[in-house]
Amino acid sequence: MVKQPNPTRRSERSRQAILTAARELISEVGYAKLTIEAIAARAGVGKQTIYRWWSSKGAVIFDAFLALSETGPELSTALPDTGDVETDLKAVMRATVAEFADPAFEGPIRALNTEIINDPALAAQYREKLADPLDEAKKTRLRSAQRAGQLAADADLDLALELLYAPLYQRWLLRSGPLTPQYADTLVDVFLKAMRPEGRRS
Amino acid sequence: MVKQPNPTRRSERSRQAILTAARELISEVGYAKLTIEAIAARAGVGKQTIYRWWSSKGAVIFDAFLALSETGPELSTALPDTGDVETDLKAVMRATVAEFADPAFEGPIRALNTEIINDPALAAQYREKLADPLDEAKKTRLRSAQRAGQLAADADLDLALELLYAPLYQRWLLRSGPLTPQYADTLVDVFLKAMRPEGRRS
Amino acid sequence: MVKQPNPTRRSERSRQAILTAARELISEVGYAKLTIEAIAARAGVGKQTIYRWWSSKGAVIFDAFLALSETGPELSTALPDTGDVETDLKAVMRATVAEFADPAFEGPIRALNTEIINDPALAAQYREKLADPLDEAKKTRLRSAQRAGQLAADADLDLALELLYAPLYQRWLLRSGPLTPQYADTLVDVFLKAMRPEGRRS
Amino acid sequence: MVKQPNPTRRSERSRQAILTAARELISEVGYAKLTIEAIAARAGVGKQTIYRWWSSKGAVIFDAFLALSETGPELSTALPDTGDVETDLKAVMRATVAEFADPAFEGPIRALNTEIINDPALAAQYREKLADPLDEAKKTRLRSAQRAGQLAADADLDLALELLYAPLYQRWLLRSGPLTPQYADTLVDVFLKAMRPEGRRS
DNA sequence: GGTTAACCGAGACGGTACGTCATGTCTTGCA
DNA sequence: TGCAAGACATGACGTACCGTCTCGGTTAACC
Repeated sequence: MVKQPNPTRRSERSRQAILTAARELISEVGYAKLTIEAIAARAGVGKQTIYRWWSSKGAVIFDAFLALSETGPELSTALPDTGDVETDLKAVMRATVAEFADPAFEGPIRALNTEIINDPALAAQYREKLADPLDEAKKTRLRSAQRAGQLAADADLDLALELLYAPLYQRWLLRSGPLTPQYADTLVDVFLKAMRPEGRRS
Repeated sequence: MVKQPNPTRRSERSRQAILTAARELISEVGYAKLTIEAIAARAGVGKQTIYRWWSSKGAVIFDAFLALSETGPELSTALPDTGDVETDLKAVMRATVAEFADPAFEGPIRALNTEIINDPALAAQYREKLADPLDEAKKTRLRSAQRAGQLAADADLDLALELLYAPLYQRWLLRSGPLTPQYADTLVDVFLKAMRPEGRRS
Repeated sequence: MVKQPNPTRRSERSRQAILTAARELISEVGYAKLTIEAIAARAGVGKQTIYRWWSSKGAVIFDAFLALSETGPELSTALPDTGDVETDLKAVMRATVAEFADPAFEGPIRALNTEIINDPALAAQYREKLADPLDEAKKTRLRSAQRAGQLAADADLDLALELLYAPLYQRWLLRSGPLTPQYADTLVDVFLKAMRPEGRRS
Repeated sequence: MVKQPNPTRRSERSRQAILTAARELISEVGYAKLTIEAIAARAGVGKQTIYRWWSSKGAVIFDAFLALSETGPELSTALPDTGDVETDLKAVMRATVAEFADPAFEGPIRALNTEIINDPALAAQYREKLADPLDEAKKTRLRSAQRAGQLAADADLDLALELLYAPLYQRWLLRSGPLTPQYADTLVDVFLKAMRPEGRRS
């Protein structure tokens, strides 16, 4: 039987120090050179404390990212709904473009993706804790658009989100093209053309 | 001045052995556990021979992948052109889905992506040597469709490819959903709806 | 500031295993082919554990030799004193000749000398920890002989020891001649002739 | 059958360059860090040219030292013979002390000794080519002293040389004491006392 | 005087060992 | 008992040299 640590004894101070140190180091030295030892040293923590509470480096990175998101407004806040889906989506997509350009985010997100690509378990956790809640907020806005007759009523919303976000995400991840506000707008235009109700013109 | 090895003296036998060993090991043990030492041992080669000709582990993986592609028919062969773009694209997308499901490809592609995400230089090389030629073949087929009036004449073909492939690629990379032939068909349907000429119905 | 390991945490088990392995390997493969890796492997120890506590291969060899001497009786035991310095010195010199002929000693002593020749710091340590205590024991016997009127009262005892031992040592080190009990006796004879009190005949 | 190189084709220019480079490098970086590659690079010579003509690093060092001695006057010149052996020996011993203090000699001699200690074959070659001729010259002077009645007629001259030189050599090799002209004189005094004819006083 | 075999500088090769770094486990002593 | 500290066995890193092996280019002896 594997010995499990007792979570009630867990030091919150150490936990925060570790996650903060992890974030800082990812930004400073990049994912490839990120080490458990450096995190422990920076956090003023014993290595064992990291190994006790996280199962892998990916898990630490994941939690570091999760903690970042929890403090932010994203997870809780719904998308804007002015009644015009085009306006709202363009605003959201432009915001996403801006976020990807933020150097403070770049390191951690790339690190997280690197881990997710090679770790199915982490990928599942990522979907459940991070991606799905965010996606649900977006789907809520799209359902509103469906009710308003701005989107096909029978549209597959998972596919819709992929259509909208995957090109943007891919450009950023593989650096295969520039991320500009215009590009965000164009994606929304194409998306709406693909998803508009039949018999309707933009 | 950095000393450069003389390429004319390079052992082709060693080069092939290294690339083959790299491919085999990625499939067998995965990217995370791939080591230069193991590649050298498997290839029956000194470590220095790897370090002499490749600047990083990513560069080896890239070349291993490149060599694989060069032997295959992909780079040289154009896409099918039956006259019906929908038929042709669905065939191509289904083939892509099948390729992603091939366990022999899975390891190397994930490894390559892992390196590319964190190495801009490698990403550029990847675009130039691998992605761009493949994209050009696809664009050729799309231009044919434009001439046939099946696609908007003013469509941005880079965007078109992203629209078509990015959702598929993202699902595979992040394991965010199942990759089925039906999904391939659906992507083509949505793509054609978004890209069809104005005033036209599918 | 250089980080210093904490000696109180040192594993005595590892220390002994390393020194023993070093001695064994010197005897088996000789000094020239002695490697840190082989010592670590033989001792069942990580290389870092060697590098943590010893600054050079020579330092390990020195300690291995020192540990050997500490367990033996040599350092603590005084020379025999029968009252006749000739008898006593011949016994000691013959014992030294026998010791040099012991194949178990040959390897380590040659290795130690090799390091000492090229490393002044090690040479100083050697004098302080090994040579000086042994020399002192010998000088004690010579002082006794001086009191007994068998040796010149004003003889330089450092020089005396050199006169007695250096020829023997040199023959062994450079293999410039045979080491026999007769040779030992002859050296004592010559030594006593050179060092006897003035006005006295042997 | 092992292929033997043809000595008539040997490049004298390369041979000299190698020996010179070896000497320089020993003085500059010391014996421990002396490498064949560095010698070849310094000499502007292919590594194979060294391996073709010398069987080991020790052999190169030996030849480098030998070449040095051949250019000097030592091997050919006999010792001075003023008729007074004490005067002559003190002059020779003082010269030896001075030589050992010459930094240009220090490196190569230590290197040579290091190799000789661990390589019996090289030791034999050293005796034959270098030590024996030098010793013979010294013995010639001692024989002259015997004829003059300044030394015991039945003295063992090999032992005599050891008595005279081994203490000096040992002090230098192991750095066990200072090498001064006074020390040289003292050694000669003691030597003469040990070796003088019976019934005689200095 | 043309041929040809050997040496030459150069340096790639398969290896071994280096000394360093990070891993994940374990132990010690403090709070 | 959780923790900071850090020693430990393990093993990969990237580098330095080893001694062997081609590769062209002289170079010198022999036809």
